[in-house]
Amino acid sequence: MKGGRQREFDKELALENAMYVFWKKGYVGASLTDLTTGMGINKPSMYAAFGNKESLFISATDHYLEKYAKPANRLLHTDGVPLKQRVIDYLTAIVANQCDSSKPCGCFISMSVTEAAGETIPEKALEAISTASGFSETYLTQFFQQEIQLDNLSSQYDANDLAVYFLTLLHGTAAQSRNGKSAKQLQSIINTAVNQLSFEPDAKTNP
Amino acid sequence: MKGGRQREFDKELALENAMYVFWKKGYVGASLTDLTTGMGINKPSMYAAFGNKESLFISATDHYLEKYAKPANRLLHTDGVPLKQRVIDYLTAIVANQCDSSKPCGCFISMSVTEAAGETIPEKALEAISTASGFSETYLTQFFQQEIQLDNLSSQYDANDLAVYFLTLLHGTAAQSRNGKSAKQLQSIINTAVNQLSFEPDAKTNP
DNA sequence: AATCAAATGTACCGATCGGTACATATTTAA
DNA sequence: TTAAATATGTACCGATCGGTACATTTGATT
Repeated sequence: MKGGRQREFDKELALENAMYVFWKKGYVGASLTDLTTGMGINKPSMYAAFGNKESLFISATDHYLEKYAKPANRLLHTDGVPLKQRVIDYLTAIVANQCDSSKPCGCFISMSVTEAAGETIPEKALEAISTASGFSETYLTQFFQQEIQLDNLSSQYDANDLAVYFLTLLHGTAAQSRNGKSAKQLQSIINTAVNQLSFEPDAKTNP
Repeated sequence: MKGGRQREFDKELALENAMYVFWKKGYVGASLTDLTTGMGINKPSMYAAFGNKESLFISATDHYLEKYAKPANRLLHTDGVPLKQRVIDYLTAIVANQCDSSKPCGCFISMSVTEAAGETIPEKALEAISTASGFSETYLTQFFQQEIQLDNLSSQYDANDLAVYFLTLLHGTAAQSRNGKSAKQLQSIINTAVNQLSFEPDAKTNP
């Protein structure tokens, strides 16, 4: 085991708290004082553990992806549940997360993407945002492709168009969550959007 | 006429340029150097003409509302055009504006609303954002109420729900615009969302 | 022409920004 | 027990933040 005084704080928990600060205030809006206060440590401890503000942000982005973005994907694959319902469950879970009052409103990634277009964020942090944003689109696109192949969805649909459509809706609910809209109100929007779409397979060509 | 040296810059144009800087970088991300450089003036001139950063932002918000938000509303009232097409025209014009390469991507108000939830913006600027954000929702809600009364839209719809639905979609396209999506891609999302909705009046009760 | 009001440019203010030097405290390895 | 290694807290760094004092320039009013 390596020598030296051992860390007095939980690194994972500190990262989680840093993520909350970035989530709420954005990259530029989150000062080191905000961050270290939220993390419950002081600056030298933060720099020793995470490098600097930019690399802390990158770690926080990864943490968000693993802890909040990826787990929702599971709901797309529940056995025995029709495609339409799985999509509703997926979107509903994400909106519930966007409105969870124990956490900042909205979506960390949506927030970061919006800020990233302003050229106020350093390069490697931009890359992390781009990767995180691309992940959901890639995943959803592949998911819909599979569903088309499984004949759960008409091949008239373009899988990527569908993915971008739902992600756009989720960017919208994220913004509306920060705008003060309730989970209930946003859920009904999700239902409206999904219910109007026809989630039917192609008509069988057998006579 | 009042005495003294006269202003060497166009105040309206300077405000417009300040608006672009806030639009691109957000309130926190836009430094006074960014702003005055974009406006083509120096700091004392800005302070003399607009007060301070906060009041400049409030003026920029008002300017955006008058120049970009309100004009789109006109498309909701084109004579002789069916409701559904008017809504498509309205949404299409806004998305085109969000993707106009001669201006910052996305929507000034959506951007500001997202930032406002982070407690990094002073109070009166928050009020301006809230007012601007509320304006579109109020306007759209009243518009759909009128259309229901004119029997262009089923009274099964709740006017405010419909307004929030479309504004959520527009918040989403604004975010996706900043995420690099093309106008073409976002237009097709708009079409998808609108075409699936039934814009029909109530069935006549006459036999 | 003289006077005064307003705009401009420079040069600066205190506060905060991200980041770090350094002394001290704590731990393991030798 | 001692030495090397790591963590912590204080106190600070230069740069930038929003904002302004002040001297100068300009132009309308008298």
